[in-house]
Parts: sequence; structure tokens; C-alpha cells
Amino acid sequence: MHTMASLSVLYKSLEKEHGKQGWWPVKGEYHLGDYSYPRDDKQRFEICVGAILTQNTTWKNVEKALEKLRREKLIDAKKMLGAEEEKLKSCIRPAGYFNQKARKLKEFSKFYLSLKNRKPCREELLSVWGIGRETADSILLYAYHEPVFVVDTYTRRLLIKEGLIFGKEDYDEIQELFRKGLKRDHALYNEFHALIVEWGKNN
DNA sequence: AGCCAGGCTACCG
DNA sequence: CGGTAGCATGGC
Repeated sequence: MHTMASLSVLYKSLEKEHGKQGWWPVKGEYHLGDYSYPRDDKQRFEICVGAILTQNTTWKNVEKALEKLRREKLIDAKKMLGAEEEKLKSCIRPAGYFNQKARKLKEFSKFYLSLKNRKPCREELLSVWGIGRETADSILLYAYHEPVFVVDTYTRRLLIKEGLIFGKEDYDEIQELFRKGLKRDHALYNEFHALIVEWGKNN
């Protein structure tokens, strides 16, 4: 199909318009053209926490929550799991849905510790309460450099606008389009998804 | 002053 | 099964 060409062309045009994005931001800093993050376990866990907090929420609000968590030294699986619930909720309040997200973070922390530094697979992530497909794929791509494409509402909107889908395709079908249409490269998936979000913010 | 944000779960028919 | 209410704060 010409989906292949279309997606490559789409990527290039987005990159030309918006430039490198340098995701995933760690400690509020972006790192253009450097895909060596996360560089340690602490950064990896921070990315996972951010992926959960940003569910249906703006990154700006997530940053406020992450800053509070940092101040309380809670960006650490063991400490987060042991943290008092009200303390955790008060930190993440700016990111919205704080009751649900506090539970999600606790459940994820427990899961993360059980990994003992092993890389999880998608199915395992999906079995954790509060981790759906987009969050699982964000974690795999941005925290573990697994080449899985992250599909969000903007992705669907963009592909409809470009005439590449009709709109009723589900998450996995859309992900399959990218898998078949692009080089299997985590850096490419990283930038592409980030660019789609950047596009989505003003569309 | 609504409406929407880098979704997910639970529940409904 | 597919569809959707509920979750919550902050910015425009």
C-alpha cells in the first residue's frame, strides 16, 4: 500500500514544521536528538510515573505533580509504595483524578518492584490496574526503548484528516499501520508520536 | 463559563 | 461485545 510512503512523508512534514521534540522529558528537561534516556533506574521510573499521570491531562499539570513528588522524594518505587495515601494524593492533585491516579501509582510501584530490573512485556503491563494500551506502550517505548508505536486520540484524528483511516479502527489496528509502514526504530517512533502530540495541541 | 487535556475502568444494554 | 459515564484539576 502507499500507507508506507504516506506515513514517512507525514513524519517528514511534521518534523519540518515542528522540529525535533526530544521526548520523554526527564526532570522537565527535553534532550533533542539524544535517545540515551532514561540513563538510570530513577529516570526510568520517573518516565513511568509521568506516563500514568498524563492520562487525559496536560503535561503542564503533570509537571506540577512531578515537582511535588520530587520535593517529597517519592519518585522511587519503594518509597511511593510505602507513602501515606493522603501525602501521595496531595502531591499529584494538580494532575487531576488524584484518587484514581494515587491507586494507579501504588499498583504500578508494586508491579515495578516485582520486576527486579527486568523489562516487562506489554501483556504484563496491561494486567496492572490503571495501565491501558497507550500507557503500556508509552512505558515500553519511552522507558524501555521498545519499538512499539504509541497511539493516542491525536493519532486517530490526524490519520482521519490525512485520509489514512476511516475512524472506526481500534487501537491495535492503527498501531499495526505504523508497524507495517515504518522502519522498526524506537527513535523514529519516539519523535513521531511526540510530533503528533505537538500537532494535536494546536489542531 | 464551558470545554478540553499526551486514558482507563466499570457498567450498561 | 460496543458504547459511555465518571473520574478532577487547570488553562484558554
